[in-house]
Amino acid sequence: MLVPMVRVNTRDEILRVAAEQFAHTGYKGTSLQDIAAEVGCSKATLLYHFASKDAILAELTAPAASELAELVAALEPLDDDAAQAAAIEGFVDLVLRHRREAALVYSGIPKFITEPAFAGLLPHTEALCAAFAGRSAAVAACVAAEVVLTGIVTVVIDTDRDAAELRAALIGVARRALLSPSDSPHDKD
Amino acid sequence: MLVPMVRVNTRDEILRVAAEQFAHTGYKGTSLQDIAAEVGCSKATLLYHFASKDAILAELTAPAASELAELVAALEPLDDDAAQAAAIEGFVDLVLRHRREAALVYSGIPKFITEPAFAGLLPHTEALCAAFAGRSAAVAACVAAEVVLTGIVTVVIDTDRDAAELRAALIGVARRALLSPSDSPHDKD
DNA sequence: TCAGAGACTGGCCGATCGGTCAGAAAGTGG
DNA sequence: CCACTTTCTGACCGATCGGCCAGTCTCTGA
Repeated sequence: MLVPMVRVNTRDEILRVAAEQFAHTGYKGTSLQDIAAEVGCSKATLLYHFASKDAILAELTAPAASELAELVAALEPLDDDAAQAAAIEGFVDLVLRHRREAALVYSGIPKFITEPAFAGLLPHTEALCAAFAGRSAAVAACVAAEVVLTGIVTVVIDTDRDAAELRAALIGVARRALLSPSDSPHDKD
Repeated sequence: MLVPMVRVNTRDEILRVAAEQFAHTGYKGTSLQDIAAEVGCSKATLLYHFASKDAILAELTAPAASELAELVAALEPLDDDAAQAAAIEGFVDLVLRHRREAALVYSGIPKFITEPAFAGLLPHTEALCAAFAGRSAAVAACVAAEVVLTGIVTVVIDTDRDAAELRAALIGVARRALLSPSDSPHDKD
């Protein structure tokens, strides 16, 4: 046989394990030692394949980041309503494709998103948030957009629900949440 | 003067600074050194006032945790609709009272909530989530509840919006998001 | 056969982590 | 004045962190 059978590709395996560990224990909470142990190699091997721990994170989040950039670009020419609808479906699908990586970016730590690995990502999330808000600057619309955006990302990470079912539920809640506040239900009190 | 003027209460100051740092950089991302430097005392002083770093976290989150327990208890006797309404308002107010601490609990790391400092907190968040979902076990309802719960907590942490305005916006988006999926808007595609 | 390349590792580095401890400094009551 | 408590600190601890490096494998092509 031409390919070693015990491990097809150490580099990919490192990425896979790192994605799991980062998502579960956090970036700072995961050590290279932890990843190496799970992969079944030495810590030095990690740093042979990757320049640094940060480099692992960067490569891990790169695909999701570029897909986000594409989504935002595709949204731009659309009118407000169409952009909102496309943003909801596009983002839900994107997040479901990259559950762990997406959750990593929004790990609840404001500082985190400003790290070098995520440089240039912030404008895209802001554009997406604006699309969610129907490009309104109203506080209610912006807050709703932020709740939906962060809520979706946080939820998908450790749920074991079926993807199709999850997708439908996420799109549903996003549509409802992002309805114009004037269409809001029983606005008593 | 009877009280030293440069610092009223070192212990309280430590808690205040720790709350800021934890919320901004994360629990694991904040060292005792960092906190001590900001407070203006030595690291040993932190550990004179608190048994450990975990103890700081525990004391920091204790008030919010007990208030959550009270809220959940108050919800229990209510019928489904009333419980949902009360849960929304009660939780939004609770989170606004404890912005940084609440965000700390939901720091995006699944592992985190299982830490000793938060022992016994999980059942309460689950009960609250159930109330959000109108005590329905349907996937759509549960997912919506989770999105709202985590979204709210994540949003409040680093926004500088006015509390009253934020409160109205959060309650609004929560009500909309938690509408029964059957009342959902334009369910095309 | 052997030189070279790629994959990998043990051992080590300085830095920093949370935490301990003996003791200094500053008040307080007798 | 002294004994005592409270508050605080510098020095230090073992462990672990991310990262580095010399060297060891295995495979491959000339």
